Amino acid sequence: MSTSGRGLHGRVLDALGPAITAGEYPPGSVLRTDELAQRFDVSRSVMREAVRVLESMHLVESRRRVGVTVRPKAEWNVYDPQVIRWRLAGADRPQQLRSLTVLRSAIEPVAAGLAAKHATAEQCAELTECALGMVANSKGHRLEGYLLHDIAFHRVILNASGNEMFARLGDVVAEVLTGRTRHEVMFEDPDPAAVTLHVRLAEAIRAGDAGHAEELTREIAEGALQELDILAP
Amino acid sequence: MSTSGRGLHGRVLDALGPAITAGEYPPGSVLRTDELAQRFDVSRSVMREAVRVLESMHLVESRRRVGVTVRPKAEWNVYDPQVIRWRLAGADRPQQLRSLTVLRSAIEPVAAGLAAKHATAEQCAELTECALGMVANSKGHRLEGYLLHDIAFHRVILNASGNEMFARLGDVVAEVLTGRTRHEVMFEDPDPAAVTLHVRLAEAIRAGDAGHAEELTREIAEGALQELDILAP
DNA sequence: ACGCCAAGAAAAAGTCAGACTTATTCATCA
DNA sequence: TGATGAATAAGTCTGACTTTTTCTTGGCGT
Repeated sequence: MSTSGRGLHGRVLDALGPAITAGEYPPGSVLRTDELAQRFDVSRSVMREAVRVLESMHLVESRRRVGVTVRPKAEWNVYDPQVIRWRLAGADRPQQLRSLTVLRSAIEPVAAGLAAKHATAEQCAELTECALGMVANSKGHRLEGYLLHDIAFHRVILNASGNEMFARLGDVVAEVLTGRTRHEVMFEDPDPAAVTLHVRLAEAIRAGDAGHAEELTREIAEGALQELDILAP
Repeated sequence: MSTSGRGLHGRVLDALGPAITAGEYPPGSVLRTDELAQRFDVSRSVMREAVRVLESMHLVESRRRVGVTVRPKAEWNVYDPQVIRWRLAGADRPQQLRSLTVLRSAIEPVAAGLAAKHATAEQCAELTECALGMVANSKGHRLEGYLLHDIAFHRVILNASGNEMFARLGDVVAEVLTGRTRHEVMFEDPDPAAVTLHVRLAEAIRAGDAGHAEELTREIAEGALQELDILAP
């Protein structure tokens, strides 16, 4: 699933990226390309390419005669899927999960409202199918199947919104949902109320009722937020 | 203002990035590193670094024995500030402006609601100051001063929301507002109703009234969306 | 003795050129 | 049809050189 398994520079990134985002090198830390190249046992060319990528993510800044300095967290490109993945895998996973869920609570209701207006017949069918899949997997510890349909459900809505910025959040939502199921405490079956809301949401979108779709999505988001408060108050 | 004026690879990016995002090389196009290096008169090392950055933005994909292929627009990292800047400067500027405004309409109301709860006294003061600045520059074609205060106003709210993902949208909002003032038809003074809404919003946040702040921001966003519909229906 | 500015030295990134490796695709032939 | 091999373009490494920025040092005036 990791994008950057390819090539030597990818492996360096897979080591350096998580280390930086985890705060292993605090902001202001200075790294030197040559030293890093030695440490990771790669040539300077490869290391330079890796540094360039980190620089494009605003994780570091490279300056002559100084070295590669780690930038403060506030300047990172936190919407970069790679950065999100690194942070979700590291120390500030809780904070990342929280801020992403708040982001979802802002985006998804609006996206659902737009989807109600723009969704094609095919998308509506897919949506209903996903909702049914969620229902079918909602009992008896079938978390894996439930998760897959949940992800697909939200992805279809984001795509159907017709807004490219919303659509690109599909992967982020997938990461959040996966993380919640796999790493957090999630031994019990999903909340029946949430399942019902998804079914009704699919119906509202099919009916073209934007206001209702928006409201239902707000309730779903509210549930996700409360879930977070329960886990880490 | 452009981030990547630094270094040779930055200049290559400033040429290649806009070209790709503008659709000059349609998705599926194949470029070769060597050829590009010749065209831009740089060494392969430099060109490789540039390609790596484009790859990390998911604008292109580099494969052995094939070359550097342009990825479909749906896969681009459209939240990357650099990509946003390139697209705003290029051909699909209208679409980009539209989707960003819709994004704002989703994010900012929620951010304002959170800001009402979390804003510090200092942030409230700054907010009021910005609102006053907008009022002071709302008459007599003082667009430049109005714009600056408008940008600062929204940035303070996003920061005060306490959500890092929201905070990072400050630059995006700045780009949108700047773009609207400078490039679109904006000869007249700003809408008096919008100015009033900003003043009331600052007051609502200072009073800690989350619901009111959210509602007022929705009205502001609604105005921005209608403005777009008027310009390009 | 103290502070200040200019000239030079040092350090690390930036750039380049060339040789070599490796994976992938395509064409050929059994 | 399926295996073999040739072609190709990215990937990697090395070493030398350039450029920019920072630190040091020394000279000067007050």
